[in-house]
Amino acid sequence: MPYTYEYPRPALTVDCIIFGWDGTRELKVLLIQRGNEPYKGQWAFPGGFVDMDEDLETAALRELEEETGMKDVFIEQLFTFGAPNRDPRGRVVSVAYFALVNLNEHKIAAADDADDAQWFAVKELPDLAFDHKKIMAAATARLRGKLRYQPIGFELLPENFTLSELQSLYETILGVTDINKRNFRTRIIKMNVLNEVGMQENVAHRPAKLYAFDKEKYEKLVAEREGDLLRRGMDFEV
Amino acid sequence: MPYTYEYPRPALTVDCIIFGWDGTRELKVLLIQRGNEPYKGQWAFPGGFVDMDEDLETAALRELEEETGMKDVFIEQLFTFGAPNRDPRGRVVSVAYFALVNLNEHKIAAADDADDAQWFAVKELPDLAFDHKKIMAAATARLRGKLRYQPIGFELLPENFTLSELQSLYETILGVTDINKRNFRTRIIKMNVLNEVGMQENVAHRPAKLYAFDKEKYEKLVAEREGDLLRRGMDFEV
DNA sequence: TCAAAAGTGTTATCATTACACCCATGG
DNA sequence: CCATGGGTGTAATGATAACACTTTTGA
Repeated sequence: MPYTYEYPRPALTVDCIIFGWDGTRELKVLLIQRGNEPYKGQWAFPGGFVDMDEDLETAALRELEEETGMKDVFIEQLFTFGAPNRDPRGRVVSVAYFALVNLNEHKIAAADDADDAQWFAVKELPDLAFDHKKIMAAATARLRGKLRYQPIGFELLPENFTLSELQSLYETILGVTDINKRNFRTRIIKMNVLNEVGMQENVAHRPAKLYAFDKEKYEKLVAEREGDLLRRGMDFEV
Repeated sequence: MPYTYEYPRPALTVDCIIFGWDGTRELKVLLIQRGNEPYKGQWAFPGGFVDMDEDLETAALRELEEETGMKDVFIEQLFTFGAPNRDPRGRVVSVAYFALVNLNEHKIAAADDADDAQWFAVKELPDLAFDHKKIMAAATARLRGKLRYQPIGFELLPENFTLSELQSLYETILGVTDINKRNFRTRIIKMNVLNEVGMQENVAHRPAKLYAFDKEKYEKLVAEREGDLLRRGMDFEV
């Protein structure tokens, strides 16, 4: 049953770039192995065609679940890719979505159009289908950008975490190894968005305090800072 | 000459949200009066359908010029709007673009599908077609967000400007009136991205120094600060 | 008692805030 | 000589950076 239009139309797809963290010093990203042409057998971001009556975000979540089994993810729109030749099947415009998850709390299982779904270390990605290498670059840039002014570490970490884990995450995403421990802790604690929630147990060294991110406190502070920004005028970096 | 596809496809459009500044204490935005149904006669952002062989950004610039005569604008992608019922003609997904211009250096002239093109004060917008009110909200949020960490004032101002003009612009965009003059100036000057380029003439008060934004200096500093950020670890706002 | 990692004290320096004051011009 | 903006001095406070040190655990 064909669909006919007066003017030609691009096809519309969504793609999901899901970053994951599992406590090792490695940032990962979720890929599926394509089960169909084009690029059959190659790795790509989960995604697919948008249905006519569904929201873009809904389409992204649906495709993500269909292809990887992953549910309950907060995604945000990243960018729309529409270069005329990005897909060999013809003009395909893709709206990319972006999420950060704790890998242990979001189990995956390949299904459907995908032969397989797997986490890959961001530093050791395989060749990607379509223009997904470019999409990956945009996602990485967004990740670092967000790190600058939003508390995204807490989305990647488990609910309770130590300051060393948090620092390790920051170091990994930023690609450095020598953030000053003293100052990192002072700054984080002074922000006043963490609650102490207990202690590590059964570790072969002094047990670390466990913290949890306090979203309410954070949002209250953001609201207050809004006022500060207004009073100051601006703050642009450098 | 109809076009036929195996599965239904949304139509794809672009919209341009162009903010302008003319030296008064008013931020403006560029609208066109629609010449065709739907919403004929109502005001909307310039925009239209994407051609099959053109880039999204190219489409946005083409529509902008066709409908308003405006050329040589730096646009950036804002967001893609795709709610199923945002357009009465059926499923239409729109990629919105965003720009800041100095109003006096970018003259407009209505043409084509538009009956008219005009600058409107952001504070006194007419009813907008489609979901353009929502798009406007997203654009305003982006504008304030950028103000936080990027020197966007200089895109809106003429090449040479006084610090009072700059402050007035910041106050307008942020919607406040009482940024401390002394501190605003100290901060701006310390950033070291402005060059003194002369003096006001023929004003009925002490003539102000004129400044120009030094993009090279700015980019050098951004690159350096990149390193700082890495050393510090993070910086998220509160 | 040792290794490993957690966690703290302190100081010099720099940025920010808040307030009050002086300056140069055209009319 | 005055109204109108333009422009500056400064002191108290708070944030940041740099470095070295102490503490607590399991093995």
